[in-house]
Parts: sequence; structure tokens; C-alpha cells
Amino acid sequence: MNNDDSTRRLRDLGITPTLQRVMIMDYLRETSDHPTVDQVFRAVCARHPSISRATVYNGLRVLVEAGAVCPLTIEKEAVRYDLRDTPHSHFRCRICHRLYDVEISPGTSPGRIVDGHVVESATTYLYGVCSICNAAMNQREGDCA
Amino acid sequence: MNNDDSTRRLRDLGITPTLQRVMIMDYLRETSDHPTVDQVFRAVCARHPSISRATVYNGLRVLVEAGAVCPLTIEKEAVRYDLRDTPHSHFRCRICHRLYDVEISPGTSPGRIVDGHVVESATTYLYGVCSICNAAMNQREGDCA
DNA sequence: GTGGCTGCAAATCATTTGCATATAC
DNA sequence: GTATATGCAAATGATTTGCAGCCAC
Repeated sequence: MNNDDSTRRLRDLGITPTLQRVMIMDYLRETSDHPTVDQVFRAVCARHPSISRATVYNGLRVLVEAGAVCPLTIEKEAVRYDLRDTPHSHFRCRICHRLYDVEISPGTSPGRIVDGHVVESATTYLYGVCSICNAAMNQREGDCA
Repeated sequence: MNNDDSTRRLRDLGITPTLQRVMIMDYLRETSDHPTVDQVFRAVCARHPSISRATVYNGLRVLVEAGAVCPLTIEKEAVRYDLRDTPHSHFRCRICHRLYDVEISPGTSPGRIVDGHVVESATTYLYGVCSICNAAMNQREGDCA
């Protein structure tokens, strides 16, 4: 997990590995979060303060177009980005708004044809209350008793 | 499918059936589309020009909170709204941007627990090229031959 | 050297908010 | 009559765009 590695990955994707794009790729690889554009911007900005938000938007768009990164529209507030490796689904907690990876297949997969439509990608979003928030709620119930 | 029916539905949901909300419900019931807030606004505006966008946002939020309507975040451009009846998935065409209902189960369902998280709702989004756009592309290929 | 990329600032677009007025019951 | 909802206009926040200067190759 070093810059050279990110540089190579970008080159393999046919993307010009500019300093900014390498830093974006580095950050996506070292975080297990599903960062928003703003989070990517802040992280990269810490190391390279002169970067512009527009460059982060641009870099992420290029990565999505190359198929290296998956955009998540699981919430309307902002798009989140996920390094695409093995396909998986996502769970969003309506209390704390944390995002979790979960191992649930979307029921179909790229290449399949559904009702005559050619599926290129598929994703499943789950919504509810996460284990941490559930534990906190049970804790509070206990306090009341 | 008349106003009285929508009024009754709203009352059953515990929602004050104002003129504006009844018109929003009417429109959602008569369209098979998955309208954006803007589309709902334009449609209702045609019959009741004094309605405000804020009222449409408010009405839709109340319907979502009551569980009568399902918000779709299948695209980042805008939230779409779907009258919730039987659970189903959605397909979005990357060429024409049409939205289709498809019969694919999301792999899990409300009430289930996944990795310790309590699932309250689940949805699957498919992306690709729809049958209409595929036909058009094949047509064009034929022209070239 | 040159085309593509960055950084900036202004523009755009969906959505939210505050508040005075109007409506449902 | 009163709590709740509407309509307006201004604010907010994510994202896009235009353009002059800069960097990768």
C-alpha cells in the first residue's frame, strides 16, 4: 500500500497518474469507510492543501468511468465511493448513519438480462438500525428499568 | 381512482388530507412513472397553480414517514417516489434514463438481521441499457451494414 | 512542446428553513 | 378556536462549469 502501487494501478486503468489522482487512490485504498467527496477532499487536503474540490470530483469521476470505483447512492445527502473489489451490498443505519459492508448478493449480476434489459451493474441497499445503535438502545432500556 | 379514495387512504394513514396532499396522492396513483419532486410539482401545479414546491416536499416526506411511499435514490440527480405496494426492484437505463420496475427480490427482507443489523427495508437497483435502447442500437448497427 | 489536468470562482440545481397567513376539524 | 399546513423567499449544500495557468509524457 504505497504511492507507487497506486500509480501502477492508475496506469493499468489507462488513467494519467497525476499527483492528485494518486493521492485520491491512496486514500480510497487505506480507508475502509465509504467516503463522500467531502471526506476524500479533507483527507487529501491534509497532505496537499492546494488541491481543489473540483479536482477531487474530477478524479473520482474518472475512476468511476474506468470501473475502478463504485458510486453509492444509498443516501440522498451525498454520493459515497467504494473501491470495487468483490461485489457486496451495503447497510445504512438510520440512527448513526454509518455504512456497513454486508455479504448479500443483489439477486442478479452483470451480463444478465432482466425483462429484456441488459444489466451492467447491480447493488442492494439495506436500511435499518445497526448493531451498535441497537445495543445502545437496549442499554438505555435497561437503565430505565 | 378518485379524490375521495385518496382522501380515505390519507385518513387511514393518519395524515390530514389537505387539498394539496390529496392531489399529490392522486398523481402518484395515476402515474406508473417514478416521478421526481419536480414532476409531482409540475403535475399538481397544472391543476392547482398556487401550490408551492415546499408543500410538495412536505407532502412527500409525510407520505414516506407513514410508509405509504418509497423514496428511490437510484440516481444522484434527484430522489424519485414510488407508491409502495408489492416490493420490487428497479432498473435504470444509462442511455435514456428511464426507470423500470423489475421482479427481483433484494435477497433479504424487513425484519431480518444481517451481521447484527436489523433490516427495516431493502432495495435493489440495477443499471445498464434497457430493451428500447438496445433495440435502437441494433437498428443503427443494421443501418451501417 | 502540447494536450490533458488543476485550481479557482461563479453558476446551477435539489432541498431545507423561517415565518406570516390560511385551513382542517 | 387552535393546532397544523401552506406559500413564499431566502438560505444551504452538493455538484458542475468556464477558463487561465501548469504538469505529465
